[in-house]
Amino acid sequence: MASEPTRGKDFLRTIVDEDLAAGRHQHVATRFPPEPNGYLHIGHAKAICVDFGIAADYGGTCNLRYDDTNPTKEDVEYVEAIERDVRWLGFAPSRVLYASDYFEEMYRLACRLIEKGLAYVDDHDDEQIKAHRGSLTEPGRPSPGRDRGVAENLERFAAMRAGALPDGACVLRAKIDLGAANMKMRDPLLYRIRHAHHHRTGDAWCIYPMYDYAHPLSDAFEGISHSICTLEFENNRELYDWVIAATEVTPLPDLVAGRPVGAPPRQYEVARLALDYTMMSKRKLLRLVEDGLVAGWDDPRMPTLAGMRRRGFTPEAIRAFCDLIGVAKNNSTVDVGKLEYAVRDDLNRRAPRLLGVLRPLKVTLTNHAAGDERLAPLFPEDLDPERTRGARAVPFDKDLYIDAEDFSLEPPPGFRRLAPGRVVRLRYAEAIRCDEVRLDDAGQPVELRCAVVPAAEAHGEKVWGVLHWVSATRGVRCEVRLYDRLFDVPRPDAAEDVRTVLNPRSLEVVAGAVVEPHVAALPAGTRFQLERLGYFVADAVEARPGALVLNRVITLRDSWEKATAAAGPDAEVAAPAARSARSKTRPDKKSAAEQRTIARARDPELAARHDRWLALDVGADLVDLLTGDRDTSDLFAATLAAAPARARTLARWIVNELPRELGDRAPGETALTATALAALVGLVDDGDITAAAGKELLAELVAQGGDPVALVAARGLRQVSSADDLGPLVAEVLARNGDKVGQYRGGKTGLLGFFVGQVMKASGGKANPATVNDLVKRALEA
RNA sequence: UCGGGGAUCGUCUAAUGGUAGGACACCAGCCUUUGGAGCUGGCCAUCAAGGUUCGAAUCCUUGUCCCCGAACCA
Repeated sequence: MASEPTRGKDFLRTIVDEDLAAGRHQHVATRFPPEPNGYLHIGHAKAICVDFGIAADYGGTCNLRYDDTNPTKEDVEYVEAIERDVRWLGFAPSRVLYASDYFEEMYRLACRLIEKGLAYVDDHDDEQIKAHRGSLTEPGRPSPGRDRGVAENLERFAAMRAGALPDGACVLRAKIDLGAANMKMRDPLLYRIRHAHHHRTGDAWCIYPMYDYAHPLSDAFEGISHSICTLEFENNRELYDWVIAATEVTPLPDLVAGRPVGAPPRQYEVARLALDYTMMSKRKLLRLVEDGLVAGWDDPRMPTLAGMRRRGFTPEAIRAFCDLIGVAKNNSTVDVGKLEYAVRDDLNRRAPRLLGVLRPLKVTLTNHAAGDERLAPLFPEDLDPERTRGARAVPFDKDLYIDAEDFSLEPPPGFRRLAPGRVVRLRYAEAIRCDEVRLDDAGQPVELRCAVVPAAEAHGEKVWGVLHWVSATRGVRCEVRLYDRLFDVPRPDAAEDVRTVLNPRSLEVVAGAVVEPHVAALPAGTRFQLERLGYFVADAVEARPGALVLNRVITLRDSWEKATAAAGPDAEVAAPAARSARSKTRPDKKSAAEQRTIARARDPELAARHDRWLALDVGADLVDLLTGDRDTSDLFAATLAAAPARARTLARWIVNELPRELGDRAPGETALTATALAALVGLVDDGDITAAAGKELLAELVAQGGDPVALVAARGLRQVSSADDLGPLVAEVLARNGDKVGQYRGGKTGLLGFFVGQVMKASGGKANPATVNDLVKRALEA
C-alpha cells in the first residue's frame, strides 16, 4: 500500500476550520492589501496565493484593497500594474477597493475616539515625540497636550483637517499607555498632516491616517474575517485589536451586502517569502529601476510579476511554486532552485519542442543534394504517446548549422558530441560523420564537411550523441536574450550598495541565432523549447514581425554542465549570518526561575512552604516549581492535606500534567477541586486506573468537575492487567495490521509503539501498558 | 535589562502523546533520437541537557541560538 503523500493543513486553514466549527464566522472573507508604491514581486505572489487561496478553499471572498494612505509615495501607475498582475496570476478579486474611500468614515471614528477621551492632538514635532517615547527598556513621558479637554481636541483636529496648519505642525495620537512594553502601544500616531496630492482623493484631504489606524478599520468596514499579514506585524496586532474595540467600528453595509459577518477581524501573521539570490525590498528594486541598472520594472531579470511574465514564467508555475513552499511562521529562505523547478516542470508539460541554434557553425553535407524536409513531432513520446499533439516539417538542406558548442577539435573525456571523424545523429534526421574541418586564421573551426551516414547504428557505427540543428538556407535569424540570476550573492538584500552584488553576466544578448521557420509561426506568447537549449518565448515588448527577439525563460536541467562546472568558482558560501549588533546588547529575559525566586522573596508564605516542602520526598526541583506562585502552591497544599502520603505523585501531576489542561487559566477558574485531584492521583498511584485514563479523567475534572471514584465506577475505567483479557485485543490489532506485522518482523521495530498505541486505544485507555508491551512483543516475535 | 515571535533532513514543509512523512537539491542505476523527461533505489533531520510517560518532535524544567519592535512608512 503506497502511503499517499501527506501534507497537513497549514496553520491558517486549521484556524479557519476552528472558527467555522465554533461559529465565529459563517463566511470566510480575506483581503490582499498592497500599497500602490511599487510593482508586485514574487513575495507578493505568495501573499496573493494565501489570501485568495484560502478564500477560494472555503467558498469565501477576497478583496483587492489598495492601502493608499500615504499620498507621497503612491501612484496610479502602480495601481494599474497591481490589478493587472493579480489577475494575470489567476485570481479575480471579489471587490477592488481603496482605503482612501474610507477616509470620511475614518475621520468620523477618530472624532469618536476623541470624544471618548481616547485620542488627542499633539503639538510635538517628530523629534520631540521620539524623545518622549522612551526606549525598549524605559517608559515614555507624556507630552504637554496629552490631557487637553475633549472640546479643544475636537476643535484642533478639525483645524488639522481644515488645512490651516502646515505639515508636521501637529498629529492626532491615540491615548493608550506611554509605559507599555509594546512600543506600538505608546500613544501611537493616528493622523498626520500632509499637504500632498493623492492619486485618488486629489486635494480633498490634507490629513492622512496611519497604517495602524487605517488597516484595522478597513478590515472591519469590509467585514474581513481573517486578516493575514507578515511576521513583522506581530507587534502591531495588539494595536489592531485596540483600534477595533475603541472605535466600536462596524461593517459598512454596502461592502458586506448579502453575506453574514461574524466576529470582528483578527490578524494572523505568516513568514514573508525570502528567496536566495533575489532581492525583495521594494525600495531597492525601485533604485534598480531609477538608476537604470535594469530596463524597468518588467525587466525579465526582475523578481517582479511583470518581469517574470515578460521573461516567460507562467502563472501556473508561480502558483505551483507557492504551493510547494507552504505557509508557516518560521523565518526561512527558500532555495531559488524550487522556483526554477516549478517553471521547468510546468513548461516541460506544455511547451512544444523546436530546433534552433544559438551560435551557428556551418555544416556542409557532402553527399546530400538539396530541398528536403523532415517531419518532426512537437512533443516527445513520453508527453504524447498517442501522437495527437501535432508535428511540423523541418527544412533539411545541404547547408546546415549546428551549435558551435557541439563540436570540439579535441573532445574532452565524456564529450558526447561531434568531433573530427566522429558520427553523431541529427535530431529527427540522419546521422552524419565529420570528414573535414575548415579553420579560420585563428584556428577556429568555421565549416565542417560531413557525410550523411544512412542507418549508422545498423552498420555498427558508434553514434556519439544527438545534436540539434537548423537549415542554413531556410532558417530564421533572430536575437536571443539569455538571462542569468541578477545577483551574484545569496543575500543581495543585505548589501549596502546593490551595484556590488549585481551579476555582470545576468544578460547575454546573442545576435546571430538561427531557428527553424516554425518558431515564427507560433501564436504570440507561446512558450516553446529549443531542444537541448532551454525554454523560450518571444519578447512581448521588443519582438516585431520579421525581427524576432527571444527570451530564454530558463535552461534545461543540465547534468553535463553540472559535471564540467563542478570544479567551478561557486565560492560564494552563504554569508555568515552576522549577528546583528543590536542583539548583542540586548538584555536577557528574566528567566522563569528568577521570577519564582522573586515571588518567594516577596511572599513569606511561599517561602515558608518552599522550606517546609523540601523535607517531603518530592525533590528540590519540583518544590521550586510548586512555590513560584500562589495558585499552584495553594493547589498543592490542599491536595497534600487530602492525601499526605502521596506528595511526590501529586507534585508530578500538578507540574507535568495539569498545565496542559489548564491552558492560561488558574486552577481556581476551572471546575477542578483539590479533593478530586487528590482522589484521581490516588487512583493512578494505586494502579486502579492507568495513567492514560487518569489524564482523560483530569481533562474532564477540569472541564466539568465530578468525583473521580464515582466516574471510574460509572464508566468501568478500572485498569485491565490480565493477559487473558488483553490477549484477544492484541491479536485483533495484529490481525488488522498484517502489513505492519510483516514490516516489524522485517526489522522495523519502531513499529512496536504503533501496536501498543493501537491496543491502548482499542481498550479505551484501560489496558495496562506494561502488560500490553509484553504481549505485543511476544506475539510479534512468535 | 523590556515586549512579541521562531528553532524538524543541505532547503522548504508535515506529523496536536503511538511508524519522524513529503517535496526540492544531491548521489547511483535503468531508460532515452533532448546530457531533457520518466522510472527505481539511496543519502539526510527533531537546537542542547535533564524530567514525566509503557511510549515524547509534541508535556514539564533549565539553557542556547535566530528574527521583529523605539518612521509623522506600510
